[in-house]
Amino acid sequence: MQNRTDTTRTIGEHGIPEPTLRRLPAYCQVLRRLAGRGLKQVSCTRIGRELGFDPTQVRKDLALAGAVGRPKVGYCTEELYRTLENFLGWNNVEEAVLVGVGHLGTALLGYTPFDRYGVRIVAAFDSDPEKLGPHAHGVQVFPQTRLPELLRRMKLRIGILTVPAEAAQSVCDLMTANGVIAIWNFAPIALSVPANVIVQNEDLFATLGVLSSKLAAALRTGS
Amino acid sequence: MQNRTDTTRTIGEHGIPEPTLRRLPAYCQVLRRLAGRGLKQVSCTRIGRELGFDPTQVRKDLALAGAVGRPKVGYCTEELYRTLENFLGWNNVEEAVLVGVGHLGTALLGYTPFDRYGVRIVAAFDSDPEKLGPHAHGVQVFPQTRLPELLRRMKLRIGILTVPAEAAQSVCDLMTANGVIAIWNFAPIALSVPANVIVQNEDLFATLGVLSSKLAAALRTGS
DNA sequence: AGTTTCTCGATAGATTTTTCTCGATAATGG
DNA sequence: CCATTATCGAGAAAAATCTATCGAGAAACT
Repeated sequence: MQNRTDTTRTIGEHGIPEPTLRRLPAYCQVLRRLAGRGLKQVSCTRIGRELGFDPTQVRKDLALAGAVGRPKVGYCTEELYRTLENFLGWNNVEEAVLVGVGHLGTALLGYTPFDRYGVRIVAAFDSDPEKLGPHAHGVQVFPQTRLPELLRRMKLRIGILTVPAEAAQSVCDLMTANGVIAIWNFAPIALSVPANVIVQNEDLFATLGVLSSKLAAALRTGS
Repeated sequence: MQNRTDTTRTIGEHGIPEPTLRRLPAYCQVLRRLAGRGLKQVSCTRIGRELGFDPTQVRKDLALAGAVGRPKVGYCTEELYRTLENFLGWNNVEEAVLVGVGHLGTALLGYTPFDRYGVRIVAAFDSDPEKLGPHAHGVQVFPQTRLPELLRRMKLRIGILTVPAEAAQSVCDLMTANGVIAIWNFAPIALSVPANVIVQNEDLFATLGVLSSKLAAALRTGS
């Protein structure tokens, strides 16, 4: 419902609602924190209190991810964490490619702890010769012409798309033609992809929009 | 519904649904692009096609933001863009402070075009003395002890919170006690704030979670 | 001038998502 | 050993969100 593709059926559709999937990473982070504090058992109430979510909602989300708890006790913290991590596929890190070393791409390259979230960026590409060479964080930036070759050779399956919207579709096509089956798209545009490719759109400014519109409204009304 | 606070009523609640607010930034970006291509008039159908959204949904969103169109013609691209920009408060840039110059904070500091989105980071803070000094992108990193003083002096109203979850509430308290009324919170934890403060939580890994869980599911099922 | 086509705006319907309620279960404290 | 309390799990109710339909207006074409 979020991504329009040119296909009738979408891949990767385990019947789990998207809002639930979006919350799972937050649960993981909370669990890691609580486990670090030595908490052996944890309840939905507790998790909900940490994040400001309804306990029932937490319970349902966890159930959908395959977690089972015990009445009165809750869940074993460690076990629950591993269940979620496994469900998200974050237990074995996938190598990924990033295309578009602009402001956003650079920021992402600089964000090293991605491998805690199932992804490691192993190569970057840009069409601007100025950007080429080794990046600050040990990732090499290659010319975009070499994208197909290296995608094939390294057998990368995840692509991170941080190019301008105008270039997004063509880069996307290059990716899917060379083995990429999951695309994290930061460009504000709908991508057309083959039926077996998963696209997830990200808009970094979505929440900033919410914040600033509320602030603007508050400033208009109040002081 | 997203942020639990210790108050009964939340500030900044113009009755507009949150999903709509989250989409407005994307519309802005599309409009900027289309305007750049010289498109004078634009329809909901067109915008929807660009982003993969339902035209009716686009129309409803735009109407809520106060835009009015004309049958058969659509909207004047420039005017619509200004309407949205104004609604989001992105026409006059607010100065903001960032606390927590870790991986994420550094990445955000490096992302300069924030001022196109209504925000300019003018000062950063960290509790680690190692991090102090001028940052690569011209923003000074101050010791956290000076946060209250500088917040007051510079009259900053937006705070960006990129500290670990453990420290989030105390930094948040410092912010709100010194004039901050809007907080963009990247820590996976619910913040308690006074009634007149707006909190917006951001989870960067939410969509990555969706992507990787779908990928993991597809890999389990398919090849 | 009339017909066609495209689009907005509003309303109604369908779907999804969240929240509530209840019974069952297991630990704790008297 | 029984009462109490906290919790899960499941199903129902409520709320929010998305999608479809329809009429009216306005441009373009015949």
